[in-house]
Amino acid sequence: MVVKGKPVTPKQPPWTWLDIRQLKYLVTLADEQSFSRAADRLGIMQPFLSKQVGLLEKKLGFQLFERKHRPLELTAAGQAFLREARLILIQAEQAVESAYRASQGETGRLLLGINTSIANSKLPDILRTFQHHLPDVELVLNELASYDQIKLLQKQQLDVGFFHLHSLLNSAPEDHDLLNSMVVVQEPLVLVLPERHRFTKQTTISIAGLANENFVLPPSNLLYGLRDHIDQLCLAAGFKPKVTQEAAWISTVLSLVSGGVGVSLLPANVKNLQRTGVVYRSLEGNFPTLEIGAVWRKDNPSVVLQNFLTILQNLI
Amino acid sequence: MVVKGKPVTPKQPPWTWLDIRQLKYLVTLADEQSFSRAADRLGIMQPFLSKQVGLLEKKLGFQLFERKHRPLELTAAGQAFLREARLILIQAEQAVESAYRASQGETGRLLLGINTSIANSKLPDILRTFQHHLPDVELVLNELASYDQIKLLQKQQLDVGFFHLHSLLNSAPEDHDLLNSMVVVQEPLVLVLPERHRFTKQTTISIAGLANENFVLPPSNLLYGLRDHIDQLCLAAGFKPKVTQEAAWISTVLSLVSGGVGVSLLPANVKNLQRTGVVYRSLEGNFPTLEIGAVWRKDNPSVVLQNFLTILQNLI
DNA sequence: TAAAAATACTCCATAGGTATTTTAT
DNA sequence: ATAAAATACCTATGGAGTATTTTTA
Repeated sequence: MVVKGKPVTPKQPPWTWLDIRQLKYLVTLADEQSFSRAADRLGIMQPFLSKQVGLLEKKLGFQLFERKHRPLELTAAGQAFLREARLILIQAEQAVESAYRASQGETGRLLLGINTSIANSKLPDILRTFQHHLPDVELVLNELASYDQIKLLQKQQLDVGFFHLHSLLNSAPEDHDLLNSMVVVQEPLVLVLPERHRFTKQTTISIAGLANENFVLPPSNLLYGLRDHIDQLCLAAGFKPKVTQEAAWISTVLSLVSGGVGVSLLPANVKNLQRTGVVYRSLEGNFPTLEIGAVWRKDNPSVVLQNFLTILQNLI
Repeated sequence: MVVKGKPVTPKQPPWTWLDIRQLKYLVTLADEQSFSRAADRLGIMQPFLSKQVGLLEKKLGFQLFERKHRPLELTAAGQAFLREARLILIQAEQAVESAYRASQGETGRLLLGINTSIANSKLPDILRTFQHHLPDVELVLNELASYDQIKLLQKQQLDVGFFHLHSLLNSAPEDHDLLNSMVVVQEPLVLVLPERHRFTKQTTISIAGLANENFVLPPSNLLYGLRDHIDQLCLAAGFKPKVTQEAAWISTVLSLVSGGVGVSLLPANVKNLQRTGVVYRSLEGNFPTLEIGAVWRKDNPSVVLQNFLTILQNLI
């Protein structure tokens, strides 16, 4: 009758005894078809190779080579085992290689939080440069408000946040021990005027001169703390801005200014939006600019992150 | 600058030091997220597990786990390595399993030589039974003349040949030491007569009685040595058959007999061919029949072959 | 008979254990 | 303070060598 069923030998799982070195011995031996030559190529002695292959066969419970036959020949079991052994050796190479690359931060993923400001300015450059240096790192972009980015950084669910650094000032003081930051783009504020406003005759206007103007501004919970920033600037100049109208979208703000409802203070990049009926003027003096920065946890051990920051630093 | 390029450590191939046991340790540790629990599950002591994982990390040249942190957490490199380690362990299981099955002759291939006689009689049964017992063995069928089958058996390019065993008698005597055989089907010869032949009145006819008949027979190089077999039978009965006509195809032979050219001796399976104008009669006595058998090399170590022969034996 | 594989025996590195100290919650 | 990981140290198995015998072409 044909024997069917499981091994007679109490089958311990192979990892208790299977030895990668022995697999290599087997493969080399199969390639060379000679114990002496194989031992030579492996840099070991022939008797030791004999013993090791013998031990492997003993542990397996069946012959891998047809003894009593030269040149050496594999049994059917040997052929099957050889195929698998080759795969294991390749897999072993790959395991080390791929882990090594991960340890060098050459592979893996990085979770980035972004906002529209950075997306429209430096981000394309950053991404291009990074992917050129580390093509196998996956960058996952997420457009998020500053507040959410800080939350996720705390929870270690974000590697780098890009937002107006001003938001950090409002966050809890313990965050300053936890987070590091790097300025990526600096953006001055510009004064936005209706085209027939009296200030349009001047090239620069001082903040203090705006004390009696009506303002059109975004509400404080939007645009990455811009509103808070403006409030602080005005306060430093000795007045509280009189806001006649709030508007959530930049384009709405511009429309209202164009219609003469008031003046506004916006990040310089709005100048890219050509809008009839509004005029842009710089502010006098060395006012603190809006700073968009990269923010990360000090204790984030990710090597990919380190690589990212290094590249970022070299870029700005 | 970002470090790119190959490892600093002189990168010996992993098989010189990578250890499957350590891979299992790593995987278990990652699963349990605790040295103590993992050591427990592995049936080893916790200090030893610590040491082994430490050694693995040392050999790799980078950390697999974030130390200074409980519960235990993998580094990016650790995660990459873990993925591959799992694959290696699975592969190891498969290697042993698949080689084991091959060693039991449950997988592999068997090269069979066949002829039309066996193909039309027992072969379907044999194949069905075999594939039921050993579904993962591939049977490769090749329709070949006896002569070619013997040649291929000698060259070890065929595992089992099916042909009229008579062919073996003509082959070199050293083959008898080399080959074993087993009768699979026995086929008597039948006398084929024109329907108005005088012998049709008898139910059996003796060979000797055919001494003066004209014969229509296949030429000696065809039909698996049938002609030689007949010659020998007649010689034993004291005469040499008078062949008036040779014909290579069975159907031609029958036509000629039907037309009264002569009588013929053919394997009994021709009775399946309903042919008007011919009558079949048995031969008297216990004449050696045509035997179709399985033939194989005595020294063929294939376990699949052993299984095949066992099944064959139980079938007939 | 000559070349190659298997066996015998030796040595020391390390697998795997126990006892203890250090570290992180 | 306590549980868990790391370190130190011990023993015995087996990895890797040399010398010799056995086997196959």
